[in-house]
Amino acid sequence: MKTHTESEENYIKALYHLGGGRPVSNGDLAQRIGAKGSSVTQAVRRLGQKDLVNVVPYKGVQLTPQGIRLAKSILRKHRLWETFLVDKLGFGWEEVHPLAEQLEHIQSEELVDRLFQFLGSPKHDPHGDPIPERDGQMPPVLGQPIGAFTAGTEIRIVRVEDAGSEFFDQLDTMNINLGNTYEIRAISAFDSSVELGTSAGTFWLSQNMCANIYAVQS
Amino acid sequence: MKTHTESEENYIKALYHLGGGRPVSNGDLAQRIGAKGSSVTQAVRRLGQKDLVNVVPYKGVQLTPQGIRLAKSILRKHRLWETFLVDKLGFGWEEVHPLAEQLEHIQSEELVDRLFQFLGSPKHDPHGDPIPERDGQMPPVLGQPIGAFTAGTEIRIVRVEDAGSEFFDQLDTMNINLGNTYEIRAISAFDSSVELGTSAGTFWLSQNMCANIYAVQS
DNA sequence: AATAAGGTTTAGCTTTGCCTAAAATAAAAG
DNA sequence: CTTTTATTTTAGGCAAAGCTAAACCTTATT
Repeated sequence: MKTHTESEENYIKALYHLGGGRPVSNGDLAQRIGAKGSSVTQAVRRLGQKDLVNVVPYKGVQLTPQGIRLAKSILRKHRLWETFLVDKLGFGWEEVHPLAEQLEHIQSEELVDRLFQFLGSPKHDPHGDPIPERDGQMPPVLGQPIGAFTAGTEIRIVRVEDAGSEFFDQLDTMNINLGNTYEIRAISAFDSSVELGTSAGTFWLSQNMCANIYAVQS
Repeated sequence: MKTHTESEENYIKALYHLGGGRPVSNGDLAQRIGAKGSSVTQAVRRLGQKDLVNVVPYKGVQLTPQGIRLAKSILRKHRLWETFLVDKLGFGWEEVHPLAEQLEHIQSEELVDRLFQFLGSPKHDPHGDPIPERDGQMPPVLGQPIGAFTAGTEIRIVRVEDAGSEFFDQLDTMNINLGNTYEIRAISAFDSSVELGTSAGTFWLSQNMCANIYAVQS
């Protein structure tokens, strides 16, 4: 496997995030990367020459199987490093994303393998997201949005989406953590907000909060 | 503290390695970096504008106090990562240098501090080299070349210089490891080679080998 | 079907960082 | 004290990545 620049890897990552294997528009990609459309046009052309994407001008860009493989390997590194930062170094789950964004570009198969072992062969990262396996297989995506349960259910939170630091702050103040169990007290018929029973009391979670919190029955 | 490119950091590191605080010639720097002289001229000019070095055309380049501070912080990161790779991930000491070379560019004070703690606040890395403290202070440089001892002395190896993979291979085949004790059996008056007694037998170490192995009496 | 609007690409410029070849300077040798 | 040699710097290119502004497709609206 050849070596790629950080910029290239960032484009691949964004493409995977936005489309998986499906085509992505120039605009969406530009937005995600934080660059102008013209820069994106150039960038994807370079990626095309390396057979990581297929480009149809004015139509969209699409990862090739090779590109998908690369995307997964980057995602694997990202999530393993996040796990390291939280489990071993004691970072809060809300702080690790930008750090993992740097660490994911370190090139060494061997390092990834050893890190994986050192962390106890984890299947999911500290946010509950699946860590791609060495061969590209994906562990199951855990849970469903907590709004999907019925009142009275005991649930265990297994995944939260990265929806920015304010979201994480909110979780912290409500004492909501991965792995904990809570009771769904009620679900508003009006705005789909959820009343959650915790050890520290009960909270109403807005629809917006709920959409980013995933749980399983327990 | 501003943020610097990897290239810049590499120049700073090389400058520190070659001269510490003293001036370094364009040629030496070029050799160390692995670039042409003309590239170096440009690069150091950029560093000069950031007040990391003082440049006197045709004379040499010299780190400023700011530059030295930066160099030490990079060295600190490098050696902490090497310690991590060896102590926690089980890499061999000979494999870690190129990896640490990548990891040393990760930007985060917090990460460095936590890593330091996680590793047990080490003073020296797996090669026995001192790890600069947070404030720039340097732990002692350990040992003296084994040729400096007299025959009959019991010594403990405390440091080896990074003299390439063949050197490390040689150490491995002779079963020589950091922390072990050996006996100096004899020192040749002719070529300063050293006869070392180990559990696995005795070896003659060439002058070249000896110059890279440091020990203390024990 | 013609046109206006929105998104995409081209053209041309900037910076970093490296290169080669030529000019300039410093150091060493005669 | 001049000349040769070795080192260093300038000059001019190239590729990656970004930008702005202008030109160009698509699509949606009339």
